[in-house]
Amino acid sequence: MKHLPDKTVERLSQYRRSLSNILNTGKTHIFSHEIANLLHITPVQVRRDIMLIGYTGTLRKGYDIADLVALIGRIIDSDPGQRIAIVGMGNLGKAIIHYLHEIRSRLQIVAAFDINPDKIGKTYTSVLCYPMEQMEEVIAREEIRIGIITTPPEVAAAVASELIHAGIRGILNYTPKPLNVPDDVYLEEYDMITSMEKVAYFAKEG
Amino acid sequence: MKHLPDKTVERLSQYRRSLSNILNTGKTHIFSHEIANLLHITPVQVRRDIMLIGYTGTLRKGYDIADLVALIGRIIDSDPGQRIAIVGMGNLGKAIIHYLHEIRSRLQIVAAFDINPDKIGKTYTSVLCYPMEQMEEVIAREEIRIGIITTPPEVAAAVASELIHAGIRGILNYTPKPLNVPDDVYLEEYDMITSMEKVAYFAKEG
DNA sequence: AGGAAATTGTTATTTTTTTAACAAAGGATG
DNA sequence: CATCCTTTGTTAAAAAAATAACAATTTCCT
Ligand SMILES: NC(=O)c1ccc[n+]([C@@H]2O[C@H](COP(=O)([O-])OP(=O)(O)OC[C@H]3O[C@@H](n4cnc5c(N)ncnc54)[C@H](O)[C@@H]3O)[C@@H](O)[C@H]2O)c1
Ligand SMILES: NC(=O)c1ccc[n+]([C@@H]2O[C@H](COP(=O)([O-])OP(=O)(O)OC[C@H]3O[C@@H](n4cnc5c(N)ncnc54)[C@H](O)[C@@H]3O)[C@@H](O)[C@H]2O)c1
Repeated sequence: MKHLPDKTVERLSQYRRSLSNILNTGKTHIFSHEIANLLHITPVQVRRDIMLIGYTGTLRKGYDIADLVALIGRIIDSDPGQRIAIVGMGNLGKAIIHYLHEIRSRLQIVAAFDINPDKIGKTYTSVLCYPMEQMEEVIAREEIRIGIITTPPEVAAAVASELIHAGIRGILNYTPKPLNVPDDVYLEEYDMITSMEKVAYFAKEG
Repeated sequence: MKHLPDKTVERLSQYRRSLSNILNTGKTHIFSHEIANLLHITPVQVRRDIMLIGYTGTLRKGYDIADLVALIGRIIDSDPGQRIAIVGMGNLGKAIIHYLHEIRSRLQIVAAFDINPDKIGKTYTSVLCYPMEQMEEVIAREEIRIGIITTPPEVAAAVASELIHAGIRGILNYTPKPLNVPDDVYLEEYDMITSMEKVAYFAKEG
């Protein structure tokens, strides 16, 4: 499969989550306009996204929910599910670990790292916190491919370098400091302040 | 000023934050390519964004940092700064309040709401937590225009209705449940799982 | 002074994303 | 059995965003 558009991947992730919930209700098929209603987008967009991943529903019956969920799973995460490390076990880091554990996704945080001796060796929602010195070894051993950064912004760039050096392939940066990474490492950044200021601006305008 | 593109508003927010930091160093002017380097984007994009807000730099000297920061401020937030309420004082809610306080932005969280009696009446990083019943009154009194939702997903829709009923103009939803709001309320949603799955997908592909 | 280099502001082009349009399939209805 | 309705898959058009191109101006250098 060629590479999917950015936005399509985002929506696929959302489709899967909504559809997974519906599966439990016993419903087996769903129409594009029903999916669209769940996410408040248009049916065309849904059909187009589904077309891009090569799935095809049945006319007048819609899409087989279980099949679609399974296919999106195979596309988004590799088969056993992705293994993740998180660096910086402060407020945000702990909240994220807790959240991910509770939501039971196929994404799994399998290691935490920090420099604070009070945190090292502790377990947070069943994830053990290691010292930074063991990063390379742990990431290799646990086959971790993705890193989340929730340290103070001043050290974000250094942490990113260490992660990359340890062999990570993708980084999710929650620090407000924009990072610079090599082309073969995928970087996603999110800053809450930007979101809030965006709301502030557009709420003002109408 | 006509309405700015979505993405431009996001970048303006980032420009302001980076430039504010630089102001403290005594530097007074900056070139488009310097700004671009800070955020790892292209100089053209910077110039274009700045053009859109009607600011103009001086040739061969670049942009006056203080002026630009002030102008972006006038554009993004109304003059005294925006007042925000947050609903749901769990892990994420507390982390956000703490973060916003520490970063000292012009955005100000001035009220928190929860249903848990243990949390009501408490103060989190100097923000008082009110019971849900007082929402309408507090939002009016404090002139709050923006609401952040960090409750469990099951109650997100109900909370959004209450916020809107109380007169809020913009909502930032951190719950994984997509919301439906009237046209005159601006809605921004963010789900960490989607970000992580996006990284998972693109880290795999290369 | 005159030419070269740097840097902005703006228009043009390309790429990406969304939205619309519509033919084809299949079932439902009478 | 013929017709009508619904829903998919796909192509076409439109809108939004990013990138490139480049003229105009200022400073710098000789
Ligand atoms: N709290 C939020 O809601 C929030 C929101 C958006 C962004 N952020 C950003 O996320 C980051 C973390 O926020 P927080 O509130 O959790 O901060 P925090 O201070 O509570 O946590 C930071 C953690 O990083 C650890 N750390 C410090 N230096 C380190 C290093 N060199 N290597 C490894 N670990 C190190 C600290 O020991 C601490 O545990 C900050 O950059 C903040 O700006 C936070
Ligand atoms: N923790 C994270 O990092 C994280 C990340 C992404 C999304 N989320 C989402 O953010 C939300 C909050 O996460 P959390 O970890 O802070 O959960 P949490 O359970 O710690 O906090 C939820 C809070 O909401 C309050 N609440 C419950 N019902 C309410 C109601 N009807 N009105 C007002 N308040 C109510 C609870 O008393 C509690 O204080 C969840 O929807 C979660 O899925 C969390």
